[in-house]
Amino acid sequence: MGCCSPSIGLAGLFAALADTTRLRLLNLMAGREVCVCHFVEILGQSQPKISRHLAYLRNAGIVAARREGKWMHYSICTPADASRASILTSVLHSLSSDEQMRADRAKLERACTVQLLGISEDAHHIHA
Amino acid sequence: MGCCSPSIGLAGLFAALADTTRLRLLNLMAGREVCVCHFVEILGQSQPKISRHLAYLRNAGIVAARREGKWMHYSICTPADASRASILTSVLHSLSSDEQMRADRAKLERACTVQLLGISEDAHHIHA
DNA sequence: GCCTCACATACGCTTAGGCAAATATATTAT
DNA sequence: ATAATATATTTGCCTAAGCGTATGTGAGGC
Repeated sequence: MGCCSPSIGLAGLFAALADTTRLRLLNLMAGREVCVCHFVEILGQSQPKISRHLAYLRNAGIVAARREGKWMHYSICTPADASRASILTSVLHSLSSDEQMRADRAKLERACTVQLLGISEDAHHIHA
Repeated sequence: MGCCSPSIGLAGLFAALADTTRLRLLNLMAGREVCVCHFVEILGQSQPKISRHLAYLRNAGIVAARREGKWMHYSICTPADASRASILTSVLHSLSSDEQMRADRAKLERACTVQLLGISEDAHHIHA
């Protein structure tokens, strides 16, 4: 077993995927670790809402959280079960053809670049 | 576009998959058309319950219904969108490694065989 | 026509889960 | 210790959707 909770039934996995906000979160986490503040910034939704959805994904064993100082980083944890991993891969691939999802990822790229370069006065924290 | 309804969002697709009964129905329909009475017989659950879940899948554009006399036959309708089709394929493949799902399919095989051979006095209808 | 079979839908009830707003917790800074 | 920041959880409310039971509908059979 990998990093995750005792895996939930397949139906539970799909319940976790059955929400647009959570799909947007997963899309942003595809292949990288993301800080909560970026989720909030990019989705433009309230911090408690983002946090609740992250908690849902965490309880479903789909993502893992890592603390780094004041910040929490989330990342997708690949299922040990191969067929589940395959489902998740298909899902992420399917997301990548959606316009809003592409826009979200573009925003994340930009946010990360700005942060690394320290260009903006809004780059108040560097946690990468 | 194929045989199905104007496709629902991805989140909607997952909502449709987020129920064990519906997953069992889809599993039985993998690669074949199935009559409602077989669903009822094999899952051992009430006819209205089966019917409600089939209606859910139908409204989500995942299955199509075909009437033949008194009987209704359901089958999976492959999504036009390639990435969705890929998701569905992964799902069905994942189901095939589940013990209950394998048992369900075995029961269906048996029910169909019995029906074709006309062995049982319970084979009161032949609709294949 | 009426009756029955196969299936679908409506009703009433209960629970899961979405939301916003408020509050709690953890970490760092002073 | 106090305060500020980043994130998590709780509370109250509302809707979606699960269930069983009862009823409606469409197709044959008589």
